[in-house]
Amino acid sequence: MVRKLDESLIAPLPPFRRLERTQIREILDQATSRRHDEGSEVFRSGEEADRFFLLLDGVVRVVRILPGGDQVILRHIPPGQLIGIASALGRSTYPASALAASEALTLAWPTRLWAGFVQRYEGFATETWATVGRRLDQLHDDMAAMATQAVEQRVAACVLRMVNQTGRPVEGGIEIAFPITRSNIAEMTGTTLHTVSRLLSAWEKDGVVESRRKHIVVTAPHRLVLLSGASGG
Amino acid sequence: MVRKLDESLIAPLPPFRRLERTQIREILDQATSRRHDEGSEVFRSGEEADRFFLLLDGVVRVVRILPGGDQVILRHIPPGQLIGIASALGRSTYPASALAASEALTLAWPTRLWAGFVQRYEGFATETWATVGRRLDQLHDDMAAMATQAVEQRVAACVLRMVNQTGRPVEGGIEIAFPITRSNIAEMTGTTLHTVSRLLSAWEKDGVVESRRKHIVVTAPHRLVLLSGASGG
DNA sequence: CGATAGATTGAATATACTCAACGGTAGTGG
DNA sequence: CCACTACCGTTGAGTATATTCAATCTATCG
Repeated sequence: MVRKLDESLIAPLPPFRRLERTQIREILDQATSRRHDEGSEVFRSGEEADRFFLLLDGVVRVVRILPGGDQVILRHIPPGQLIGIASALGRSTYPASALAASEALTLAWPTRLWAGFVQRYEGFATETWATVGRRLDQLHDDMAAMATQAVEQRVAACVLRMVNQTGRPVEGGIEIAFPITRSNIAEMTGTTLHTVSRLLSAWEKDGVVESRRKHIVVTAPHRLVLLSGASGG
Repeated sequence: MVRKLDESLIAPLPPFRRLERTQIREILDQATSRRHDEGSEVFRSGEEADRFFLLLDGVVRVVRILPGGDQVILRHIPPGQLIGIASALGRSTYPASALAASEALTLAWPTRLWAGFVQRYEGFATETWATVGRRLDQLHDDMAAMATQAVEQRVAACVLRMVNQTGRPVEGGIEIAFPITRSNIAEMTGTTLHTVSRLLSAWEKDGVVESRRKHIVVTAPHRLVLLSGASGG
């Protein structure tokens, strides 16, 4: 099954960009591929981090469950990124759970191969740290937004980010490319599904978005940018 | 001036723990030391990240300033940690500003030495990534707290963390070891100085803390833990 | 001693949450 | 193919939490 994978699938991705064809073949030969149904777990928080993954297709939701029982969605990961790289950061267990937000396809490698990848493949490490850096940066932005922005601005920013990361053009606008509920957005932005529903309804009335069950199409991105920004026009 | 620095100062710190005395000497010889007055900048957001630092003494506040003008305090860094390691994560500028929260002492190295440190010194890289991992983890916790916890719980958790990281025993309790204002805490927890003031007043009335201008002593840590937890006793 | 930054507290207000009821859509099984 | 069910979504009414506005007080420093 892995043999069927074309090198060209992963060759252009950041971590492998600088590698030669033979190296990519080497890497692919050590991978196992896996399909994940929508809603299924890729890995679970607290489990032994015995693999790391490359998301080939679909979207993965990273979720943290709190002592209290509520869950928080930390981020959505678009195709082409490495996930579950806990071990690279000196952890032996996954710090969060990863769920397939849509049907997803991954490649997986045993964690013990990580050190070799970093040593052997020029640019693999560099690109990975760059990814971690962007993630940190993103998280800092999120923190700042949570600390200072009103709910409407946070929700607007959240929708915009998903559109930017995974948006696909459809007639009349850009659609978020995976199923997403009001409740999901609430768990990302620290609010309730009621408030999200009210906001989306209001925006729909204003012609900024259109939404059907589990789908959101942004019809006026620029206006959403305004809503997410400083002045709440 | 650098010559005066004793190797034993940095030898036990995580990034240098596994190094030999001669290697530590090598590293120290390339460092410049600097004293920072309370409130002064160690580095500024957006600047060319031409150095990285080791905080030897004091506490550094990492601050993000938003387009809107408000600032958010992302974290406090206790002595012994590396800061300004932006370049290690593939950035050419600092993503946030660092201010001395108390008088502070740092060692600084030019960024171009980073790659060499990582290559040459066994364990330096590993320990650094572990630190980054902990930082990420911490940030995820913070996000989750901001998303789900009420203000009182967030403020309680924030005070507790500062006590854990930098607390020093004094008569009657444990004191946060650097000057900290109500306003500072508000900028960390995403609330207002008024609310923080009210909370601290209430806690003081309940005998959980004692505070004077810019100083907070926690007299009943266990009760503060309860306040930060699930059930808001 | 005056000036400035930090802290406290009351009153009014607003934002977003909770509670509650209901409508709609998709999937399942007889 | 239809009924049933579970999940998603909407909307109204009431409320609570924390903010905003405002006034006052108190340390600390030069």
